[in-house]
Amino acid sequence: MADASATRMKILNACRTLLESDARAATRMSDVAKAAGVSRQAVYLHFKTRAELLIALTRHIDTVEDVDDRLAASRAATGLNRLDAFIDAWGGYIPVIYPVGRALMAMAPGDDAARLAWEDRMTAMRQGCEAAVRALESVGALKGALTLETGTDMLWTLLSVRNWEALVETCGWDQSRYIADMKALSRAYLCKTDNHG
Amino acid sequence: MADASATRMKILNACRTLLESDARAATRMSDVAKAAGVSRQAVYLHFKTRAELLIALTRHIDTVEDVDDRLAASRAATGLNRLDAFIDAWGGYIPVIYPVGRALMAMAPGDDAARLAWEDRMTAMRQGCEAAVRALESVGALKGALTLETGTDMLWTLLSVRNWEALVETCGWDQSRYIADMKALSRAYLCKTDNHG
DNA sequence: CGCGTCACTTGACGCTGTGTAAAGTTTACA
DNA sequence: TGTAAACTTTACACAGCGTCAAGTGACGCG
Repeated sequence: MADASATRMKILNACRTLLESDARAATRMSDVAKAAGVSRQAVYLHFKTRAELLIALTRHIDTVEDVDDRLAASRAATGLNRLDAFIDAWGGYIPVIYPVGRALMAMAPGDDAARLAWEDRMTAMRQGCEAAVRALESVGALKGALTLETGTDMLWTLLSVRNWEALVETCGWDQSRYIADMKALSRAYLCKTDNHG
Repeated sequence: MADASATRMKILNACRTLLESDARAATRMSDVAKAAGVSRQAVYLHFKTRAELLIALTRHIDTVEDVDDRLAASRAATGLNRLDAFIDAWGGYIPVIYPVGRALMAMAPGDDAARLAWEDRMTAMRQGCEAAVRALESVGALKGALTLETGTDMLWTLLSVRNWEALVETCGWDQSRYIADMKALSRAYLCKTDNHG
């Protein structure tokens, strides 16, 4: 899989830096090339399309930032704790992938590759939601009116990147506030009221 | 303000129809022209830019669909009822503006006019959220840990078009289920627990 | 009746950004 | 010395937005 040639890394890092700094700028292929100190064609030599570059960047970030380690803790937890652990893990990871995610989401409506890649990630995230809801169910903490599926649908929606964006980026919430309130909100929706913390 | 010439109306209606049918298509200016049975230039004669066309379309829909009437009921309600009434009104309006909203949101990252227009609408919607939270506060039903602002932030986030999109479009929820669960969710987050039911 | 005006059409063009193609340069290595 | 891989340079095709200028047709008005 994806090799680690020096140029490739320069491009990925430059792209990441651009996406993280110029939050509201476009980040064109030529910008990436310039920032990486490389010709525009060199970028196309390593990544066939802009979508492919962004997708490769998400994977690169996953590796560098150890997504797997972050999610390991949540997989170990059970019952009510699993929900909190998952929100800590995923909610804490959102700010890390947000800059690329934003770019990917922006091009998703017009680019199938970008859309599919982002959908894949969101589907993977949904697994975590489902596991958390299942953990509630298994200790009898899931609200009677909810099925595994509807509970997962809502948790998945609540923990979307767009909601993080709305609260943290737009409304200016602290990350810690976001995490705490998402835990409370999810629990209020998913759990039987007699199981409140 | 916006006149009502026959051609202008043909264009607006054609644009609306396209956005509502070809959910996943691009809807270019030339498509709109073709659908309206008019030359591409005629479209530019009435709307300087694509963003302006979409913005005019939102206003046109507002008029045709009587947003004001829809929101009147919610403004009359007080206390806990105001929250439900607002969710009924706004939540019921989302499916109506969604097709245009989607197009506007898609172009927002790269087009200031589109972004500002959409932000304006969302700010207006926020007023409704704030009024609902204030109504709770005024009858002492607002959870102790919440301020008017943070409560509004969260309600505004929960009722975002993107959340409706996630639940109804992506997960396939019934509109009525969406409304019911949003009421429950908002209440669970905003209201003191002894005020349930 | 003829004239002008307004709404619209026609066809061409410029711009930006993506992606492609082809030929040239550098470096490394045999 | 030769050659292969990585990169550069220049040029081009294409989509979609937006602009421009000249042309057409219908309508009202003197």
